[in-house]
Amino acid sequence: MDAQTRESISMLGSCGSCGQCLHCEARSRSICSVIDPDHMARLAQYSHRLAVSPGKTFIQEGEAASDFFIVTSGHAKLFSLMPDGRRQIMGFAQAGDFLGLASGATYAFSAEALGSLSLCRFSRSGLALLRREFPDLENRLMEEASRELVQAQKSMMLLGRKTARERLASFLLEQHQRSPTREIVIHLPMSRTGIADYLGLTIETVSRTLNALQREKLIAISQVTQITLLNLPALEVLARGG
Amino acid sequence: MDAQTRESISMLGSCGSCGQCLHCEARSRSICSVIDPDHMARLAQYSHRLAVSPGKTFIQEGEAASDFFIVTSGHAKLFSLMPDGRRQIMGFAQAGDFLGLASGATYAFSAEALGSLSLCRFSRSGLALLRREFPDLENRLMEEASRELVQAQKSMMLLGRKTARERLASFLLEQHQRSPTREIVIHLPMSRTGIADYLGLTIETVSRTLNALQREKLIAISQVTQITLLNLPALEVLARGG
DNA sequence: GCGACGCCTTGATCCATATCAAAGCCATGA
DNA sequence: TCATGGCTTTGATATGGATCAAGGCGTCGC
Repeated sequence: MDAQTRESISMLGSCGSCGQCLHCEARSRSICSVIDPDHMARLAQYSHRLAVSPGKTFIQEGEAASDFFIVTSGHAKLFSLMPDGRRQIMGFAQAGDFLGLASGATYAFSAEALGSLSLCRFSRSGLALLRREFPDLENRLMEEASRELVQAQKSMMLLGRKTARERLASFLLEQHQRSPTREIVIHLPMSRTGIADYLGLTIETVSRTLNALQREKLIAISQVTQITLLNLPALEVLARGG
Repeated sequence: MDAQTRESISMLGSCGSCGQCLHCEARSRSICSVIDPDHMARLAQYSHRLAVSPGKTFIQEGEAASDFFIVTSGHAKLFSLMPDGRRQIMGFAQAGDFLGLASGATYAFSAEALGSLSLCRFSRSGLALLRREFPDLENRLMEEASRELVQAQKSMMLLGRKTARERLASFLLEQHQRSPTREIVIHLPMSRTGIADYLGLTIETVSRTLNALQREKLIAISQVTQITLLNLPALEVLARGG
């Protein structure tokens, strides 16, 4: 984004009176939920909406970590690359998720839009001011960090010790639990490559393993990105490893 | 620990005037470093020293997360177990490290002393009071959480995508970077089993790979727990994967 | 000093998953 | 409608690390 574009987005976003934050579709699920609706204008003053087109990288690992983001709609993948191109996806973000905690002076990961995505951006200094003004934010941010750490530890167990079948079962249940509706039919916003890079596997193993689970009647693959969980208890046993 | 023991430790630890915190050997490396030395008595009022004998588990995954800990001396391993006994070590804690962020209502990991260990314990409510009284703690805790998240993401890359050689090189460099002296001779507080469970490998692979690195003159194994890094640049290239 | 126990190393073999290769299967646009 | 290109699936083969199986080597107690 060039300076001029950034500025114009910034100015549009700064209109605190237009209800940007008050009518934000992700508010109830994000850290902003701790702020009283009366103070939404204040919040809007320090935050700026932006749209990200599909496939665009909006956080680059190693760059100065100047901003935090909240996903307002769509999905993003958070990942890191090795020099030879090996990729590990650390997580998928969806509406309400806070991005940027895993950073010191620079971002520790890259982030790319899966499909079209909209974000809310906070500068580091803006968030610092908001934290001072709304102390409840501190607690909410610590909760957010704790949740992410717990999730990261689960991923470490998955990547270090689980078999391919166990990884896929864990992944499907995680998608199921994160969906707002909790239906047994889950829609996957990522490709097989995304699943493989998240689970530390290859796309072939992901494909074969999903088909094996289907043959065993644990799931049904209605479309490539749509899977029905036919036997939740069995998947849970598999995911936790017995 | 029974209620009576807890109480007696508590009362001993509560003697704010005895200089417990002021003379704490881990203070400069821990979150307590943000608090002015004048206020050490206040800090000591909410914290309690305890000694843990070698091999003892002092945090149990799944139990109510009622306390936070700071390691004051010695080392601990933080890990999680699968029902069939597969173990993943999430990290090793040393003096100054803060334990307990990766928890919701219950601890997400178990922690066990490697050798003898001393800790400082804060109750959840005690820390909450201290956070209110010393707002700098908020920032320091967020930094701590960020550092842990960055480290967790590095572990995910290691476990998901690195080869055994790359994992060992990464591990040795991490131990090197965390040692206060930064000498090229590193002392490992954990056994081969500990290394294996941290790197998602078996003890046999750890042993073979370390010996291979020794044959290639990247390291020298002087004793089982003492390794000299002979070629740091080559190890760094290996660790990052080319 | 000596036996025993607990790591650690080394060797042989196996196997889960990667890699290599070739079709399928859509969706898209001419 | 048909060609194109990008996923995804499926099959054949290879391999890094696991597993199985001995030994080795300190350390500790007696």
